[in-house]
Amino acid sequence: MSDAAGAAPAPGAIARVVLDSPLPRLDHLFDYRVPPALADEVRPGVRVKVPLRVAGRSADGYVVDVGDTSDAPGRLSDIEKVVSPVVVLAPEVWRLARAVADRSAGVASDVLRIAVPKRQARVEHRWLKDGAPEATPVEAEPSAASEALVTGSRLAALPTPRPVEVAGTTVGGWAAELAEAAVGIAALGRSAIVAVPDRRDLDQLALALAHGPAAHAVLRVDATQTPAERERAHLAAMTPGPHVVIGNRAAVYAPAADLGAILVWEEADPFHLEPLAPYASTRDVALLRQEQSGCGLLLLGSTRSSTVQRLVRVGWLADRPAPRYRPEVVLPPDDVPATRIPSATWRAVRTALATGPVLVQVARPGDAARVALAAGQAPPPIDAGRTAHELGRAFPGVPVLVADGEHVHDRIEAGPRLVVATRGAEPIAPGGYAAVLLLDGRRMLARESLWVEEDCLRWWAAAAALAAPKAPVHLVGVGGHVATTLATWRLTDFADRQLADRRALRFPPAVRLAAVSGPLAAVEPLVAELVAEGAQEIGRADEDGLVRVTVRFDYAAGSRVAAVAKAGLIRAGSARRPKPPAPPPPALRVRFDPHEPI
DNA sequence: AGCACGCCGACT
DNA sequence: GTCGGCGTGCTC
Repeated sequence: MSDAAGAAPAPGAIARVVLDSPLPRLDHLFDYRVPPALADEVRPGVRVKVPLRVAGRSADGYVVDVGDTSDAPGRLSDIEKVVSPVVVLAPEVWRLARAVADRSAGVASDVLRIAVPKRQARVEHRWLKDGAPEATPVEAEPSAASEALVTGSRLAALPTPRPVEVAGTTVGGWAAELAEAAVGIAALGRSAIVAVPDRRDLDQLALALAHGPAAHAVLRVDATQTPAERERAHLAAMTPGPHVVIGNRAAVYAPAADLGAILVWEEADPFHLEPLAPYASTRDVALLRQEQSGCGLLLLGSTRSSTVQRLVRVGWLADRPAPRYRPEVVLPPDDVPATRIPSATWRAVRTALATGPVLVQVARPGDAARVALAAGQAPPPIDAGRTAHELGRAFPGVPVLVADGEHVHDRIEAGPRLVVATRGAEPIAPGGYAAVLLLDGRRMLARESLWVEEDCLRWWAAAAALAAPKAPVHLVGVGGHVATTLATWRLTDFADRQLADRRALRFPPAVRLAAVSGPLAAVEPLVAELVAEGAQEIGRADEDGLVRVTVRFDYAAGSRVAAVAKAGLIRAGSARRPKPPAPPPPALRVRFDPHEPI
């Protein structure tokens, strides 16, 4: 059936389709005719197969809109088939993917690959047969915080930095707070998304929700699930809620029905950085989604990052007053060399070990093993770090538990022991640790990174939050303003100071960065165009023909800079290609907001 | 990815 | 004139 010029097409006869292709030049909507036989199943959100005539093949895609007319030049092809009538791409998620891609000169289908799980035919068949599960209301008294969130408040907040008891087990204060907020949002009939950095944090949050009134409403989405479980949760999220969707960074894209608020724990944690193009962090996606949907947003963190503080200072986020409670931090005395453990710290560890576990935070996995070895748990090491070695030797007979990437411990039993953990792997102790020893601060601060000071403060603060009330937290070998901040717990003052420094230097988060890399002949003209939009070149690296130029620009110029970069990438996509025997030239690439400059 | 088209040099 | 190589641009 052909639609001759002038003939009125049947209503809903044209479908707009986003193609599943990483090519920037295919990153727009394509119009296709809907054959009458497929008219019942073609709806926004379904997966389809469509012809791409030039290549003489078909492409996968999603219908994002259905209409009566097309502005496309030439005549339209027919949709080849509907892969499945199950709606998997919610309109809200499509809009979000588009915005996330646009912010960083990326391709929307790259975002969709993160946001929509792979199809599981068996799951979808079962879904069609069984229908959506029954929605059950959540019976609870919503807190004032939840009430504010569902009306669209945007908040930056610090949690109570100590472990709390929830249903007979111990979780971080942050997990209890996020669980309470999510329960309240669900009790108001709205869905909540809670995104946390890693699997351990997710388990803690799940535990905090498991015995509460929203336990039946929890949908977990994370990488440890099978593809079938992931798709089931994805489909369930779209049914009438309320749902509490919990997960890692991809959860921020969940198609949660009637979304009331997005809650993000520890937005500055590197696990929130997406390693796939266009590399959007949980925080940036959450900010875009909040803006599009008007839902609430809560960014809860052990510390205040300069990035979030900037949003507070420009008035985008409200700053919720910090809880009065703070850990008992002991700084090293000035007269003790930084390489030695002060005698007061020795005494504190000895005293604490009489009553409960002591957490020792170290920088690297090897250091944890060294403490254990020195404590006589195994033959002595050859190159034991000095302080670590000393520590282990000082408490012979005390059980030592190592917690690092290889030895994963979510929580430990009560009772005296030394728990030596690399930063980020610290187990929860029931009731909290009797003392916390932050051993490797100097080495952590020596790392070269734009974010070292913020990272160290966050790692220390997170470990300090595992201490029991009144338990001492000893920072070894570090002075200066980061140490002082830990002791005074003036976390927002620290963030203000960081931000002021970055404003003076014109570095992130005061400005945004983009890195353009590829052959000089492609990079040079694009950089010139970005500069014309107000960007400024701040660094250039050149390794045999491949250059990488870093530019900075103001947030206000962001959308223009990204649009120009995208146009450049489209042009470069059709640049000269040598015949197969010749090696392909390095492609032109633009990466927005690289975590580290240059 | 792979195909069409058009610009330009070389030949009848 | 016109054949054809190859670089460019397009794919609803």
